Amino acid sequence: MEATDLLKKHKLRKTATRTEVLKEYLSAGRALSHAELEDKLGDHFDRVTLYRTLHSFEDKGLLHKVYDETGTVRFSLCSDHCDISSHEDDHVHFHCTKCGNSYCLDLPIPEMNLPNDLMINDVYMVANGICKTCQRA
Amino acid sequence: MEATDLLKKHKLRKTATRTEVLKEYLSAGRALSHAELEDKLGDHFDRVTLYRTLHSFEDKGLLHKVYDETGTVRFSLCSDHCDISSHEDDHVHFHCTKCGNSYCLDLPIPEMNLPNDLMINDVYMVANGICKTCQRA
DNA sequence: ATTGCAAATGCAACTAAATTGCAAAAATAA
DNA sequence: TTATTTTTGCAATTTAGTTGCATTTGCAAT
Repeated sequence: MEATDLLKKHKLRKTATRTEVLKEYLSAGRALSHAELEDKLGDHFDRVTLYRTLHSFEDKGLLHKVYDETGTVRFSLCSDHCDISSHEDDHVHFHCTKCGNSYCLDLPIPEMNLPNDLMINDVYMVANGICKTCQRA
Repeated sequence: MEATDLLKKHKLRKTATRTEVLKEYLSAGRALSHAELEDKLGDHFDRVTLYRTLHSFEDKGLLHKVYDETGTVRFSLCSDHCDISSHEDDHVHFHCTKCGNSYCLDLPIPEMNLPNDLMINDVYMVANGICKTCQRA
């Protein structure tokens, strides 16, 4: 789906920042942090606006968080059926410890039995290793 | 095991900071961040020293990282068989999204088939939910 | 016990990451 | 076209983490 349509679908006003940010995520193929977004977009947008854009995209179900051992929080496009009421990003992530990039894998999180005195909402899973590109280098 | 013995076992010099920090982890029963450690220990130790203590503890296999969607990096005691050459903290973690506390669960990470073009070193897993204490509150 | 040396600490300064409040500007609905 | 609400940009602030260096300390060798 295109940037404009995605914004409309999630009831977000169409602004220059949002459109551009969304385009970056649509073409990135990997998770992007606030800092990486700033790099890609140059000085055209305010730092704070970018933070707020990411947060509203997450709230509305366009992006989901992708995090790793470095403490860097990145975001990645959600699947079609995420919205403001629920995120369903139940796939495994991959984090390359060499280049730092993170990717969503098309792989469901395995079932498991968790203690039933804990109210579990979702499970996050990330495999750490070396990506194809870094293996060659 | 006691703090002093743990330091010796991992070939770390015994200092006041290290002993006290280790005691906190031994009694905490949960993962602690740098900031939480500062709170617990008061002004007796230097901020920078605490950062360096945490890093050397991780290097030597006394502590392992525990991270979550907030980007806060915490640490938790390793099992006995971790050392400088390998961490084997292959258990599931729990993160309470209300109080922010994180815990190690005594639950192995389920097996799964990962793409074989990726060189996987370890898998990290965290269940997000509401802890017992917060459920009551 | 004393000494020598490597390792650890404390401090100051710095870099980076993230948030807040507010006034101005822009997007949508009426 | 206007009114209303949302978003933006800016300045300031807070929080987190790092670096370099001089001083101190732990510990092993003597």
